[in-house]
Amino acid sequence: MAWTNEDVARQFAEITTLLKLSGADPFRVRAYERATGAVGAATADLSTLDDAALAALKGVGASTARKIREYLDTGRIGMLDELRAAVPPVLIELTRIPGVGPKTARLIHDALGVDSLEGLRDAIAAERLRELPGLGAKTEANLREAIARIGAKDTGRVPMANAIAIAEELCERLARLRQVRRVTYAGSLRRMRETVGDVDLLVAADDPAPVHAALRDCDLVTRVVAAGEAKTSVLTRAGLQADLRVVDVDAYGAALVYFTGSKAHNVRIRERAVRRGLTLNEYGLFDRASGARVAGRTEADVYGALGMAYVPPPLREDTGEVEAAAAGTLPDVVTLHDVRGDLHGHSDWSGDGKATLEQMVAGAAARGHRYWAVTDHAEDLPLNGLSRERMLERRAAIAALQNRYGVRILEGAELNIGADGRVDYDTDFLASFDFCVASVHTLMHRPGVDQTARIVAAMQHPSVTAIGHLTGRIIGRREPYDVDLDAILDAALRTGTALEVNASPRRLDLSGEMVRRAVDAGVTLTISCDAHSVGDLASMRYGIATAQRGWATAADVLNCRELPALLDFVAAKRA
DNA sequence: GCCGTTTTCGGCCCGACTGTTTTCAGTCG
Repeated sequence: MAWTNEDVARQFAEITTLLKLSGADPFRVRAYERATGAVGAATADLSTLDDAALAALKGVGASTARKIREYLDTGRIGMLDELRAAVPPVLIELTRIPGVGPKTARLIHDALGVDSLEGLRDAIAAERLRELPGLGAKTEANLREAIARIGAKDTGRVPMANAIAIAEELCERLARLRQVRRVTYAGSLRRMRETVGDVDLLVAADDPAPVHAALRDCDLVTRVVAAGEAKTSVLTRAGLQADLRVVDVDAYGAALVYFTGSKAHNVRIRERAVRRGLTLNEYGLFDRASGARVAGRTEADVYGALGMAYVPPPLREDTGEVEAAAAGTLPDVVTLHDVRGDLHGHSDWSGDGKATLEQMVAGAAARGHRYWAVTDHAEDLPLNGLSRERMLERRAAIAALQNRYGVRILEGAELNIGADGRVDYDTDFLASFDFCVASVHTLMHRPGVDQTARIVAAMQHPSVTAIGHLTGRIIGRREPYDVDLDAILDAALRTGTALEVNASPRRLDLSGEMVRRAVDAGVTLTISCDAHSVGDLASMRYGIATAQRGWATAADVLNCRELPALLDFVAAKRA
């Protein structure tokens, strides 16, 4: 039922972690790291592949293929069991402390007999760490603070939506400095991962010192973690770490590539540089022989000089984009510019909408949309849903507004998928809507088999044109429900139903990984804001980035089509 | 452990910062 690839990837991630802790050859560790990524990124179900096909995956060789097979056959990997037995579990806990890596963790454990976080705290209090080679009083103090911070609040990854506000505020502050020529955020935030661990800021400036000083002194900053000539790390009020790099404007593009990552992507393109007699770092792309800078001012220059197509940031995850960009086969992924409308949004006709229909329509028009579907909640949703009578009243309100803003208002509804897959109203009434999206709003904890069955049943309905927020997840707060994506994709193709990429930064549902599988399967997508306020209409960029992470092109996206083609899609399903 | 527009063996990305050291190891990204 579950997607086994993630399961397998988890096993290899654990092997990688344990290998690191057991002091294995770093290159071997890297090989496992890469294999973990390859397994996680595979779009075909591993359990359907034979040994040769497994080993054909980039980063997977004979040895890894054997271990995958072993896991699929027996549910275990002997090597992992051995590693678990050999590596004390406390080492994993210790390396979660910033500043403690494998070597230090191993040293503390072996020399002092520390077997828990509390044990480390005691050892620090007894000033025993300073007895160890390479450690001193300063390290003790740093670790004491780091442990306190871990205990104080969760310092883990935060939803992208929370981080982007801080990042944009910090960028704005830095942009005000007269020395600053360019400023942006980079890192996983620029790649639009759904959660981020820190904020990476990049500045091009003639004189770096005042820029670093400005960040250190910024009132959003609570603590300076590291301060050098090229790099500053601080802790912000929100508890999120921010790293600043300042470079010369001629290195800005190379620094942006480096600082945007991902790490795995960077490793791949640096390897490519080496093979071409070049070396790539954050200061530029250099000829190894002459030392001359070949590129560096823009990202496009850097990729161009590496003989590759430009790779949009959301694709930089080492999931095949480097090879594709080199071969010229990277898809032309969808952009904000391709969007013609938005197919999921609410007004205050339904209880949870925060703006009037007219305000929402004006907002959609201001974004240049040709059409906007007002999909207020339907009658089966307690509190917020509209009865048939209210829907008819709303129909009149829509008609009155229809020609006022130059955007075609599509009369829509967000239907509720019932326990058995049935949706609101009756078939005839549903046929009178322009566009309906159907979503699960109740019974979210049902087993995957049932969840999948009810969604597939809803897809059979002729007026259900799209399925909204398929997994129901709220990033960092609510786990996705267990659905069989392969079965859903199959039903989507069979019934001519689209799957929504919900652009709300709290949802991003489908995820980028699921988008990629949907695109591979040939399923049509929608990218919609699920806006409940005028401001929410700006979320489209998050949905676009998520679709890009799944390698979707404009051709895959229903609301990148002009209105007649969109209406054809709706009609085709109803026929 | 993986991999090959010089290779089926011998390589494997690159640099900043800190704390401990007198030239570098560990950590991080």
